[in-house]
Amino acid sequence: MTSTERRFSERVYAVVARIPRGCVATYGDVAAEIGQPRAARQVGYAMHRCPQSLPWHRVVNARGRISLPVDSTSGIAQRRRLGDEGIVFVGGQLDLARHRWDPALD
DNA sequence: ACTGTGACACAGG
DNA sequence: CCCTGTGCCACAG
Repeated sequence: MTSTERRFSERVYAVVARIPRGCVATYGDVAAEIGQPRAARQVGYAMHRCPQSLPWHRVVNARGRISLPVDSTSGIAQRRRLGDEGIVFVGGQLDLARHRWDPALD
């Protein structure tokens, strides 16, 4: 493994790239998937600089809400992208129990 | 080397 | 529901 691949952010991006269409993962899920269950906050930091090529919109917070200002350009884009994948928001939040990605299944 | 900064999470009040 | 405090830790300057 190269030093670049060891970088926390790179590992975050590698996990995000695996989230299937129509599914979501929480910041904590991503952190746990790279072996650092307490680095959820850091995943958020990494997402701030996430490559556009990745399905960044599939990462939401532990309450199934979008962690971006709802009226921000990216916030609106995230909700629209998720909607395009069949994920419905009720009361500003999605159903995590139904859409949460299970890493063990891929 | 040290410090400030968060797209977080969770427990309280 | 809302808000606050605390723990957390990679990253940038």
